[in-house]
Amino acid sequence: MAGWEMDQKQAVMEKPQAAPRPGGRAARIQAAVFKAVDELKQAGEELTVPAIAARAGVTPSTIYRRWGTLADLLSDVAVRHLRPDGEPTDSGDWRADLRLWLEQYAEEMASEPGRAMMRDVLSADRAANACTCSAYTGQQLDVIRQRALARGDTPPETAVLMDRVIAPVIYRILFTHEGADGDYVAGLVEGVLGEG
Amino acid sequence: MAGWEMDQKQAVMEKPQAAPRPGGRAARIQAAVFKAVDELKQAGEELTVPAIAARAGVTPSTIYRRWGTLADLLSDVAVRHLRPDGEPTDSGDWRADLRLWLEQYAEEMASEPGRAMMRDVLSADRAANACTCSAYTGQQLDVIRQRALARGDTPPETAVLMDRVIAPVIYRILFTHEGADGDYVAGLVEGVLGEG
DNA sequence: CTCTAAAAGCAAATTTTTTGCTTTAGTGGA
DNA sequence: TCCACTAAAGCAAAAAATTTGCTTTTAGAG
Repeated sequence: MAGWEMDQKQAVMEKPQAAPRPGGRAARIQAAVFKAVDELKQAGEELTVPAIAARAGVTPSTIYRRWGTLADLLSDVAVRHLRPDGEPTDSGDWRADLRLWLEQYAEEMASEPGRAMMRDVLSADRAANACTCSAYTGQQLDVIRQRALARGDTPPETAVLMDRVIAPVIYRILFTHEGADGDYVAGLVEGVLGEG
Repeated sequence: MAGWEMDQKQAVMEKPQAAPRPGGRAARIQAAVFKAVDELKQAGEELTVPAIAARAGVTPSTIYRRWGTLADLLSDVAVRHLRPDGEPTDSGDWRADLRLWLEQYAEEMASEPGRAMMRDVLSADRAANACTCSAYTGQQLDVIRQRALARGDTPPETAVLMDRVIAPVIYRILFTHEGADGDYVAGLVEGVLGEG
């Protein structure tokens, strides 16, 4: 069965928008713009380049020159939020950890903000951001998997988890009006854990 | 295991952009605009509302008033093309039919036009179009399934096919740089056909 | 400390989008 | 068939957005 190559070095660690001189002005402006986007979203304001620029204390042309389009900017903002903030919890029982992590993942992605972020990531011309997202996911699953392996256990391949759980969950969220509720996810998880 | 509700009457048959008075002016204009989009895409021209309007011999405000945004228009155009043009071939061997149909489906969706159409469908605010897409897919699978059932055979549930084949294929196409090649699809198909 | 290259600011030009009002086309009733 | 009536299209002006040429600032290298 075909699988996934995670290609961590390449896809995972690259910054959404390569920051040439980190720590300098470029980074400050990027941060200001990203923050502006978040704040405007939060406030429910219209998300336009001029509005974002004003909020960030920056000239619109700066944004246009750096990101090209609003879609690309929003895509970069989305991946930032999609980046996992820590490792999955380690209870000693990898099956429990896996179930828990997947439940939380599904819930987050199915939420309105989650859906919006996915749409933002996919709407950009640049495919790299979408790849980064799935790499993040694979990375997290790998952490749980490695723990299991370290204990001599045989968890399912990451590729299998992507195909059998992640993909169906995301597909449902993106393409149907039924969410990916707890029962659905649990069913998928049992499907893979049942075999090996 | 949780499944899919196809909900055919609701999701499948609804027009992408409800045409109030079919056959009238509204329909003609819609057709002209859709054709204009296709032609401009074909010609590799910039896809802007004014350009589309000009090509369609229509005023831009007509498009803005009817579709709101370019994304919504492109979304409608995309679903139109995603609508299946016929039933899956019937060779008498439903497994072969299924394999063939899935291969073709994967290939079409993985192609650059296919990817673009999916992005267009998903980029619109309106979630209905994405639902329509997956409903189309479920419908086609159901056709193959019904034939098998009619012969007293026991094909996998449509829901299972969606979860185990369609979802992984689409996820891969949308979120990774590896395509969904023939081997990958074949592997997925064997996965479901192997069990029942 | 100066020099350089990259990126930001600014402002004008261009293009796209919105909007108020007028005109036209299709529908239903006399 | 003719006459209203309604929904949608056309038109044009206004508003908003994006692009672009040029100037200024900034961080980093020598």
